[in-house]
Amino acid sequence: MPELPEVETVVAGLRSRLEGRRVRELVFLSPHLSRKQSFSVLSPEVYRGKKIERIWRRGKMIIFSFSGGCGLLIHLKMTGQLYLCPSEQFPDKHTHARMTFSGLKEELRFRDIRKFGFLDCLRMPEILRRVNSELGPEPLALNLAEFRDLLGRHGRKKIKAWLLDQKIIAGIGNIYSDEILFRAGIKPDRPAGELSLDEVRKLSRAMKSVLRKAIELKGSSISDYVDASGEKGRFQQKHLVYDREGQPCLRCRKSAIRREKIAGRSSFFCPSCQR
DNA sequence: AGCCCATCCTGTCCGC
DNA sequence: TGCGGACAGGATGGGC
Repeated sequence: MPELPEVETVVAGLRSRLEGRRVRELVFLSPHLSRKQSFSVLSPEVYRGKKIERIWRRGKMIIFSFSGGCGLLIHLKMTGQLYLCPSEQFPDKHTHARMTFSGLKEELRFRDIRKFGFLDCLRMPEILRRVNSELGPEPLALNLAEFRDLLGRHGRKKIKAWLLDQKIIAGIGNIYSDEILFRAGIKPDRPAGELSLDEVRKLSRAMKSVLRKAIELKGSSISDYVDASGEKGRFQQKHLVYDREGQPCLRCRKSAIRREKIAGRSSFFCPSCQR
């Protein structure tokens, strides 16, 4: 669910409601969020009375910084949700953490059906170290020369796997990689380093326009994605290939959309329009 | 270096 | 209506 545009939408909603707020308390409802990936070192007690200074996004990661130097590092993975809801609403069994605030009747909930996501309590330097070592550059901040250079540096990788690799470029997931490659007219299994200059240009443009448009439409709601205030996105109405196996291509109106496993993920493409 | 696969979880959907 | 298997927006680690 949550790729760069969805995470951006969630963060924008949280920022406007929560920046400057003082924490009343942070409570974990599940003993473990994710056995493998959680690396919390701080006790939830540390956050009591601290002020939220800033909330932002890096790739698909969400970062909260608080007064006193502590922070939260959050990843929604496949089914994670981060949203504000009335405190009196009873949390269900998939709600793993809640944070309440002084002078606010709503509280922040972290909910994740599959428990792949994490919400780690860490000091800011540790968060920044992790984010910078684990993530490549932001796709919307790359110019053409940098983008081209980056393609060349991992040139043997299939372009689909390249786009999905967070260490190379941060924030693109399975839906947007397919939508980007379709609009660029490039087959997902092409080696990244073998694209012509014209294709590199098309790919760069498609990447930015798809991400920007998706942010503008507040993300894609495939099954149950909702933003910080429970609103659905509308970019799913603009999907041209994702989950359209067997249906006619919306560009050539002739070929059927194909589905193949590439980079370990279902990949949708038009065999005529993408070369 | 890069690919495929299994794995962490729970829920849903589809075919029999 | 039940049951088993495949699959799902992510990411990692092992083996080849």
